[in-house]
Amino acid sequence: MPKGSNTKEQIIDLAEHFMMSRGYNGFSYKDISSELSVKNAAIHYHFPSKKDLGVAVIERAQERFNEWDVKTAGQRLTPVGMLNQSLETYLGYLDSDKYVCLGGSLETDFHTLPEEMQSAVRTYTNKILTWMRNLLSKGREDGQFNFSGPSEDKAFFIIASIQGALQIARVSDKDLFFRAVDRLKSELGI
Amino acid sequence: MPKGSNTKEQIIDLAEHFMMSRGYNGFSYKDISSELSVKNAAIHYHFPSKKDLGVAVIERAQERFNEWDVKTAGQRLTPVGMLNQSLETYLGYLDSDKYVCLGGSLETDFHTLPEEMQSAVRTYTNKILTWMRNLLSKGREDGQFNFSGPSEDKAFFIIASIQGALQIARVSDKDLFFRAVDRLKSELGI
DNA sequence: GTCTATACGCTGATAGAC
DNA sequence: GTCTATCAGCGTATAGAC
Repeated sequence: MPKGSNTKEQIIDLAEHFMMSRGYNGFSYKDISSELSVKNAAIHYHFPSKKDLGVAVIERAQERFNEWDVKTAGQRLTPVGMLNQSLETYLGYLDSDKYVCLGGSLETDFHTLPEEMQSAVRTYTNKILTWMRNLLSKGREDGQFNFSGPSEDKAFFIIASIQGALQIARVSDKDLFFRAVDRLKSELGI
Repeated sequence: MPKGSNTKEQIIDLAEHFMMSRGYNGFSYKDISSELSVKNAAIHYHFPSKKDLGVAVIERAQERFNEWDVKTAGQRLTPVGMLNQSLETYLGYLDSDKYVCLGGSLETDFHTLPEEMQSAVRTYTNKILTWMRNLLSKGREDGQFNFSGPSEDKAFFIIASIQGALQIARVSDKDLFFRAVDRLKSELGI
């Protein structure tokens, strides 16, 4: 559970934490306010409705992803290095609180989400898929990755595997997740 | 949305429908009772607490899976035929109501579930993983499947892919899911 | 088995004082 | 910005009549 500096940021931190741990319908304003030792109404001051909070979480995750993208791009890593970096993120989810990825959580809750959140989830997921597609495409051109078919398809398949693996890891051996990541790499020829 | 004969069965049908569509925390007794044109209390007669209903859904899904297993085993299909049969089930989820698989839905909600449901989810998921592992193992012995490493690992990876793919399909092109299934097969050498 | 009636805590949300 | 106070509605759940 990370800690932002100001209250507003802390609220988003906690909301994100709960969404990756329990899902959007699995937490309330009270869960957040009690954790911050403030009252219900204080949260509503920053985010009038829960939908606003939900959208803020998704949009901040997207910004963070963009920043991460810029940062790693500046490190001039190889495609393999970039892939490993991205996989590290997911590996970290297993520690502390058995998070599932934000996209997976929200897609599962999708039919219960307000329209604005649905739209944000679509954009967010699309961004990640596109990033992975570009990485795979470049890596294959460079001769580092080996796979058949469109990069778009392989990207979808990889993200889907990780997403599902994180979820199943909650009810089975954690080590199976690590081995799934290894398999994912070996099926890319690395 | 399927229809059982008696009320109790219809309740389980609807609960399963809602769980695969909206998640365990995304529906209420009222959703079910109004759909059946009965009152709230009628549902409580059959399932005193929501937890009881949740467990019933999981256990029935497990029984259905067992029956399906026995039935297909009796058809003397090849491992490839068996795999295709199982994939058909997931392909069907995309129609009508964009279901995600029951396991994936419940694993995402996992940390909000009562202990008895958590236990049922573990057993259910394990059953499916074991089934797939045995199929892969046999298929490889028969020379029909081609993959490296333990069958257990590959089974986990395959189930995870499908599970994640069903979820992402909710916010992206449905056709990507079909192509993911094709890829899954081609990476098994079929 | 299903109904009416009811309990009651929690939920998201607002108004207005400080 | 945060508080107190308050709200209506919904959630799960129970008691007892039919």
